[in-house]
Amino acid sequence: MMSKVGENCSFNLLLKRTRKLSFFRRNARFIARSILGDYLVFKTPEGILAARIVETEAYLGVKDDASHSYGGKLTPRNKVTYEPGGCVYVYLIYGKYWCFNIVVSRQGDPQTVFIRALEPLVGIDIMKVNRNLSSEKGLTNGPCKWTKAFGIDKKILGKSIVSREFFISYNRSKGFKVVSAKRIGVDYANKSKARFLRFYIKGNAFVSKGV
DNA sequence: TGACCGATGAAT
DNA sequence: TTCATCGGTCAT
Repeated sequence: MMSKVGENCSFNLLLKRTRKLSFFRRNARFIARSILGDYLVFKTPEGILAARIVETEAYLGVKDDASHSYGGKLTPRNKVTYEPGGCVYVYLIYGKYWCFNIVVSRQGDPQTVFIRALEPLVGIDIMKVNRNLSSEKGLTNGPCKWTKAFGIDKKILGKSIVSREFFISYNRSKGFKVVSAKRIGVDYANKSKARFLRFYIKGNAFVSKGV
């Protein structure tokens, strides 16, 4: 459990430093940058999983043509994104992969933060089983790789990110640089595809390989 | 009810 | 760079 988290970051400390609901009521760009370096923690039946958030994207909602809620679009799939910040938006892509987002901002403002990549820290053997991989290479360095490693699917759609089962803990020592870049896979979004709304930890080996 | 499609991943 | 992919979504 302690292996990679480090001596000053026990599970009890992770619990103490949980990001609170009020934190997620701010805008997507701010949250996407702020949670880099933080720990994402899941308690699963198989054991505890924890990983460092190393790559995120901000989706700005109704005014962002890359967003599922562009122009106020509201469907059964995305309706949870209109809830107050702090719940989870999970959706299926390509008929087989699950994408994990955190709903942020206030009720009626459907901004989201997409978590693209993690650096695995705790429960790595469980993640390998979930991915059917024998090595740590490529285990969590992509949006649908890490969700599979964590066993994430529609079960947690709409659940709170501040809960007993899963939460985010802040990392007090952020000794890294943040790189801003264009978002991946949103070339259809003529208005906002060029905006720098993707963020990652400079030099981190677990950032996704896409561009 | 069914045509359509993608905030990907893996192979090349 | 290309391509398989397929369940779910949503307009009808």
